[in-house]
Amino acid sequence: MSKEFKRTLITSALPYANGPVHIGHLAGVYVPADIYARYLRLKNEEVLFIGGSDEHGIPITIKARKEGVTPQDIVDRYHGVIKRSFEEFGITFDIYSRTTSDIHRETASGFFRTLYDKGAFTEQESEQYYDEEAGQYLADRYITGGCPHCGNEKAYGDQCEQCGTSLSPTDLINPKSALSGAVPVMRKTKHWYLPLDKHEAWLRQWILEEHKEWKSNVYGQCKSWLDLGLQPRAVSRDLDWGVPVPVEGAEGKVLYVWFDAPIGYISNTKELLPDDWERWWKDEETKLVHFIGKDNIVFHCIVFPAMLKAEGSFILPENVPSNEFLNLEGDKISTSRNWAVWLHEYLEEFPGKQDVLRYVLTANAPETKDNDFTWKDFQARNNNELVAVFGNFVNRALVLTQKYFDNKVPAAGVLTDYDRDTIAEAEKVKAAVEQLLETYHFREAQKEAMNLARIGNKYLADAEPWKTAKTDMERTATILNIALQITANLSIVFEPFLPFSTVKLRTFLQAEGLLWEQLGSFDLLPEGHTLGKAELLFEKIEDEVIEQQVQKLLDTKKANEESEYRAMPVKENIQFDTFEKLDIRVGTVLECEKVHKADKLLRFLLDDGLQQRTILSGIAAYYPNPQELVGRQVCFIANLEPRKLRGIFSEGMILSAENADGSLALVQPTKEVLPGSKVV
RNA sequence: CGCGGAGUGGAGCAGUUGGUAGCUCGUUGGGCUCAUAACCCAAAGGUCGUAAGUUCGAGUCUUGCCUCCGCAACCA
Repeated sequence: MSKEFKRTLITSALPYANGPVHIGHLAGVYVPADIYARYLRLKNEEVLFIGGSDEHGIPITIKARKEGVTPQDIVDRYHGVIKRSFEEFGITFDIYSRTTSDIHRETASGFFRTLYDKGAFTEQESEQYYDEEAGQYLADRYITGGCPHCGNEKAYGDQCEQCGTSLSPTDLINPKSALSGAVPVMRKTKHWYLPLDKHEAWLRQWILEEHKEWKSNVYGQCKSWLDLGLQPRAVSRDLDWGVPVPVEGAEGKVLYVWFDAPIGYISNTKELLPDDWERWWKDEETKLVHFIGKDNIVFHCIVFPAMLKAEGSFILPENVPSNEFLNLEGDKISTSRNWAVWLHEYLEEFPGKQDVLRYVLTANAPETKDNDFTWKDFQARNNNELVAVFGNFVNRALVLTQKYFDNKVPAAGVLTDYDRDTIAEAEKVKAAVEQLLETYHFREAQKEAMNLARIGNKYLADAEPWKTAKTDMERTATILNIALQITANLSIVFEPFLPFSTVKLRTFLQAEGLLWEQLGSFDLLPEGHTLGKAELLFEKIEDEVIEQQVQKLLDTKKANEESEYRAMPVKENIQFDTFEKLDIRVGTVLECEKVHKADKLLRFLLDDGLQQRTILSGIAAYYPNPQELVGRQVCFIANLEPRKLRGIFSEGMILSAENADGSLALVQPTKEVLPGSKVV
């Protein structure tokens, strides 16, 4: 556990190149990984930080098909956007490459071949749907058909998006190929499997016994998998987009992306250091750390290590710090729903404010559970913490120095006990931040760094140099010397977290080349040293800016929903007498309440002109105060066979209109009519 | 009863091996005026989701239940 390492290899999950990067990716993976990398570099340790785009896999082919372009077009576009935005945001990858590079294809292919030759795979034949018109096997997502549960006609082979149940393609009623519309046929196909079950014993020992220090979410997830028993996993797929399986008789088959992608870490290292990469991957003195999000835990803790072990010459990760997810304004971040703050847009709309986002994402990082990003919190943390505590302290120290000492660092004279106490407090920060960073507690580490600015503010408030300046310039000089040394310390301790601001701060101080080891020193700025021109380190963010962002979010969401919305195609014509069979009526709501223990259901009691009837309707989410519906009139189907839901008989169906976002609105007559009136 | 994570003052979070519940923001009162109405001090505010158990003692261990999130189904 407390092995001595000579160098650290940091990898961060490869973002999938079917969309730009958003704040969830940043908070979960890239910001903490970058903090860690910067910290180690600042300590002059040997470190490599690897990133890259994951560019293979079915979702990319689906997106390409949808847009009528090639998969290569898609990945070129997003790889470019992602790479640029990372650079501008200050994520300091030593290399940011991609899994469509030649070197990756060779590496992944070679890796597969090595395992194949060692007999590390098993082969299995299985039956899969095949589209004879398109001439290819169909991924689950490419098959549509009827959902056996809710009757939705457009369920996918992996999931019905209407009722949410998970499906297997063979569950679908009347399956159709999404490519050609043809009826797919079952055809045999052969695939290679990584027999994880054979690796279970050593994985169990390695994780459960030797890595008890892993975060609880990571450890727990792994334990769960191991306890359930590992299954062989297919490492190939029938697809034309990816790294071809390098084996005879494997035409039309590519490496499954989960096999392909982590090898990207290796190939990108190779690309960067063609002659020296093995030192980073095959030497026991290298500390390998994977930064990932929680959805990737099993791949990085179980599957990839199994691959590395099977290959034989690679080291295993020392830790896999994984974060939970970040939500946005109370809702899950979603690329397809456009519910996200996109990095490339943030950079445009908040120029020069990279550090604000870095700070907020770290302060609110989902380290132990899912957290929520809100623009209001973003503003508050900027204004109350970065501006008021950090920026303000720096400004106070610099302005006072300008005012009393002509912008030159004054000499420290005799120290009082209080001075010594303050210095001692400040010195403690280094060890505290180090301890936290080395155990991947980035949120706490940043808070501890901020504590140094708080120490500074308190020191100024207590020492009151503006008062001593009236009577005792020597004392004033000492106070400001200490205050300035604290600002110099701040420029070190915040460098991993706020790289842009610390550069700025050092130009204010005219101090370059400070190292982590100097943190805690009080002779960073020599006496008589002339300071640079002081500006504001952080600026307040006004309410309007925040409101704009919130509005933008709401607008894009709405626009997205509306553009996505297509009125359903009209169903087949029916005869008038078929319509006549339906008995639609108007009823007046007598009672309306939520059904106990059912999220979606409301129980209505209607006056239907003849008697009272109970109808259940799944619209609870859209009518949070069901009481308000009492007295309103609704339309309902009166002669629908009663059906028991949640133990209650529902005698009919209340009519609602479904909006683009899936929300439901009750249909009611525009004028009040007598209960029981027919709808014709 | 598929599995994992989480549920701590108004909000967001810490709480390492069980020993009087902390931090940031917000609120209220006071102080200061060098500073981006920023800073400093103080106070109020929590039966640590719930029920039971182990223990001299539990937020921390055990069990049941409730709620939220995720995984299995490649969105970090």
